[in-house]
Order: sequence, then C-alpha cells, then structure tokens
Amino acid sequence: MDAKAARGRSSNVQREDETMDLRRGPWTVDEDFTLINYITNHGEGRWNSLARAAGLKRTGKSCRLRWLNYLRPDVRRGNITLEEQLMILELHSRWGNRWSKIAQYLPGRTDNEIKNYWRTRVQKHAKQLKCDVNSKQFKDAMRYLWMPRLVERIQAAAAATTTTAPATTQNGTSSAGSTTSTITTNTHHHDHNLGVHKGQMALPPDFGVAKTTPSCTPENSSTAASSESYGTDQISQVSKFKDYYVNIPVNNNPSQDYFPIAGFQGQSLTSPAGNYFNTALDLQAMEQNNQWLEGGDTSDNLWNVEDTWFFHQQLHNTGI
DNA sequence: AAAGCACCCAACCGCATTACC
DNA sequence: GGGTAATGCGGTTGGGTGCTT
Repeated sequence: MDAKAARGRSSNVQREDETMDLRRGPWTVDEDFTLINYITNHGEGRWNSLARAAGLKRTGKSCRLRWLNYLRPDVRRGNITLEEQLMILELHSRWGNRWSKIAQYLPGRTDNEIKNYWRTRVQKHAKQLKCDVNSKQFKDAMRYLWMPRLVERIQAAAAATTTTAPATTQNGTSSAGSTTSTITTNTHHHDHNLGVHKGQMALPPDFGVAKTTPSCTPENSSTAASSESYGTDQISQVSKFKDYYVNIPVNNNPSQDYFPIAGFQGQSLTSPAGNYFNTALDLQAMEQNNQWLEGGDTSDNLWNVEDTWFFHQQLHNTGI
C-alpha cells in the first residue's frame, strides 16, 4: 500500500481494506475493461455489490467514481470550450461551488472536471491578481471583462466558421469544440430534466451573458439579474462599463489594445486605502511576472495588461 | 542534461442525504 | 421510527508531465 493510499484514512477503514485486500490508486486497463464489461451487461448501481460481483478489488465508491468521471460513454474529454468556460463562470457566479449542479448544464462534463477547471484556471487568475477568488472585485472582473470577452471570442469563432472552415480563434489557436457545441436557451426541453441535447448546453432560466448579442452589457447580463448583491452606486458604477462593450468590434487580436485607455498609461493611482501604485510600473511588473498574459493555455488568455489595469481601476473607483 | 518548479487531473476522503429494511 | 447501507457531493492531494533554469 502506497503513501497516497494511506492518506487520511481511519484505522477502521484501513483494517477493512486490508482484510478485503482492496486496491487503491490509478485504475488499470484490465480493471476498466472489467468494469465496463460488467456495467454493459448488468447496468450500473448498487456499487458495492457490483464491485464484488464484477470481481474488482475496489470499493463501490471507487467504481462509481471511475465510471461516472471517466468510463461513461457520454463523458466528454478534452479542453473546456469557450462556451463551456462562459457557462461555468456564469453558473458559478450564481451557485458558487455547486459543481454537480453546474455540471448538469454542461453535458458530458463531470463535476470533478469543472471543479478542477475552476481551481486550476480561475483561481490561478485570482491569485495573479492578488485577490480572493470569491471577492467582489474578482467577480466583477469576471463579469465585465472575462465573460464579455468570452462572448466576443465565441462570436468571432462562429463568424469565422460561416465564412471559412476550419475555424480558428482570434489568436490563431484551435477552437475545437467551440463551434460544434451550441448554446441554446432552455425554452424547449427535450431532456428529462434539463432540456439538454447531447452535445448541447442548456441554459438555466435567465441566463444572462449568452443571450446578449452582439454586445454584452452588464445591465442585460446575468449580473444585472443577480444585482441583489449590488448597491445603487455599484450599479451606476457598473453602467459606466457599458460603453466599453456596446460598440466594441470583435477584436481579432486580443493581445492588442482592447480598451481605450492608452492615455491613462503612466497615470498614478491612489487607492482609497491609501495604497499608492504607479500604473506604468504596475503594468510593467505584470508583463514581467504574469506569463499567463502572454503564453500558456491560450484559452485562458482572455485578459491582457489593459484588462488588468482596468481591474485595478475598478478597485479604485469602487472604493475597494 | 539534470534539477527544480508549476500545473493538471485522477482518485481519494469525510460528511450529508437518501433509500431500504 | 431507527439503524444501516448506498449514494451524492465538495474538498483535498499526490503523481505525472511539461516547462524553465
């Protein structure tokens, strides 16, 4: 038994595992085949007895997890598409860490996968911005910077496919999946529970951002719908952002200037808390330190330096 | 080329809820 | 109604892998 297997287990469980000679850790191909074969013939459920009957030296829990997260035929694998990213951001803003609930709206995606995406991608950005992922300022940044940009990139990809194929995203990276899955409203439910066609994402009621075409504004986004968390001042503050998005053309080069803020470069900002920082220096430091702005997973490159500046400006304006 | 580091993800855990006897 | 088993969920973590130095 390896160290991982022993992690955090109670002595009782460990004794049980040892007496039953249960396996732990990564699944082998043979185990996968055995599980698939058994479920194909007998169906799923009753996982403990299933594990015994199939001859697997695994707990029922382990079998269930392996099947649901990996072996199920309808499980989708591969990169999270732009539409899926947008959906995750939107649904998380509404429900928080209700991963299974969020996963219901992304057919083929598991709660585990969405949770991993959130922790590795989204929380990484929060960390880069030196703020808490649950903080209002980061949520605002997601809503007014990240999500609108996702919408624009989705639109750009869709537009590209109408004229040429195969399509690429604005930054030239593959957009596999983003043009094949479809965001649809849930006004017509065909699935038992969620109105989900295979390969399509159903939107929950009053889903905001994806409905906004071609311009995503805070007012008609879900954020406005969920404005119970915002005061009047914040709403009016938010309305100032609208102009940024209403007339912004689809930008085919996200790395280029995105917001009309060039004139602000070099301005000094003073936060309400009295923290002083020089924008130019700050941006320079970010460019040096934040590799995710330039490289890495291109699907995450929805922020650029200007976005980050904008983010900090909002901290300033909203008195955070 | 090797060591160190960061990231990603599969798999685990404990706890809560539901189903069954 | 109470006890137990099964299931579901969210949080956590270690190993693999690729990148950087």
